[in-house]
Amino acid sequence: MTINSRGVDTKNTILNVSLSLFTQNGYDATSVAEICRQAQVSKGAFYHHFPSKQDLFLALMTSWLNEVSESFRASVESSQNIPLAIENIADQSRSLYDALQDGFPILLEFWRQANNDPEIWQQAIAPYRRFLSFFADAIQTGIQAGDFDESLDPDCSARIIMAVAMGLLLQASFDPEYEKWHQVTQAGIKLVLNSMRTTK
Amino acid sequence: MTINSRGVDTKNTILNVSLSLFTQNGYDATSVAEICRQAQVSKGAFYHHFPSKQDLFLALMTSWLNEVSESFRASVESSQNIPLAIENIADQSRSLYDALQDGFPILLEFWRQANNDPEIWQQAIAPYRRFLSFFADAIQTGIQAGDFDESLDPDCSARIIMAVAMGLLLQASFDPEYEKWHQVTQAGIKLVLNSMRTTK
DNA sequence: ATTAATAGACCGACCGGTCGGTTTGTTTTT
DNA sequence: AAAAACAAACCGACCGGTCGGTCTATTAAT
Repeated sequence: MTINSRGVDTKNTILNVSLSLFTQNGYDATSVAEICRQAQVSKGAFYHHFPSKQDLFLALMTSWLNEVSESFRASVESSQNIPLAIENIADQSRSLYDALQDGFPILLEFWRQANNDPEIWQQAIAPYRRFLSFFADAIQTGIQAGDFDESLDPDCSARIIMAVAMGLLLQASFDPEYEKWHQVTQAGIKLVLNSMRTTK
Repeated sequence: MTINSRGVDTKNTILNVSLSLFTQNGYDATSVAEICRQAQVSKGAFYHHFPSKQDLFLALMTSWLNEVSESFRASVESSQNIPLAIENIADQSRSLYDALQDGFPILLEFWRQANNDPEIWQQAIAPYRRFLSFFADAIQTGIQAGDFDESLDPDCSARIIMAVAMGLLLQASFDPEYEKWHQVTQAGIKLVLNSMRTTK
């Protein structure tokens, strides 16, 4: 174990533990002391790797955002057409629901913090808008390919699709015992896509 | 000041101030001391009217839940058919969006706390399920009236409709500068209802 | 090969301050 | 006078963050 990997290990442990704790108890209710305890690391080590608690949170958020972004892009590239790609993305929600047993999905904790902390908001609004235009662009492509009705507003539709996904995730976080969230998500997306399809 | 002697006024002031503060900064970040300061009331008065901070939160939540519940019921009774009633409810979202300038919608703060505090969860899950079966019953009625396709799953559809509303509210809380959230909500609900309608 | 020097990783006691909640006593209403 | 309503000082626990110093692995000098 070189000097470098020692530090990297500690940092990753802190990242993993804090992700789990933020998910379980939320940002405010998670103390740095508790993170250190579970990561079996001293407070000094913590502040050696992260300037502040908020900075750690930001690191988690941008990392998660990048993962999701990459996963979306991969879905579109591996699908034959846009409607299928969107269904594909909805299908990936299964992993989100599986991780839900641990508590409030971390996405929503990001969301909540972004509403209260201007600095976090600033780092979150840009990726959010990227997601929006990602879907809007996809829908635009779908329209040109004849898969969607040409009278469709891509931006508006993108927000609706994101709403279905997030709204169901929100409900699933609250009522995780219900087992069919994944099916409901697929049904919901199909319902929306159905109305978006060309009527001709 | 006759019927409502001092006590009731004080209690209402605390209720109003705390609602505003919870909305602006969230539950954890709002201290009892700050509530008392803005309500121009001492801590003694606070704890005279509420056993605990959590209890105050619970009072706000159940009150809000009852208001919404009543508003939904009124919408159904004043509408000619179920699809129109649902559009009507969606139309009421305007007031939610208007109140959004103040911060994170209190609904979502309720939601979040319910995920971390078992006692709050217990008090929130029952109303949530009432909302679900409210919509499910409404859809069932709509099916029997011939407004919706008979192959529709009422429970699943109810969750999807709630998802659209909540998902858009979530986005609107994050990006309040966008002005068309209300229109997008109407469009989204219509999109879903359109797919639910009888194809015959 | 041994030693000295260096730098990043890490420790844990400690700081000022805030938290939710309690206690004690005073004012107001009935 | 009794009870309800309120004020304000106070409590212990805990918060995020700091700081002086130690440990350990690598590099440079001998």
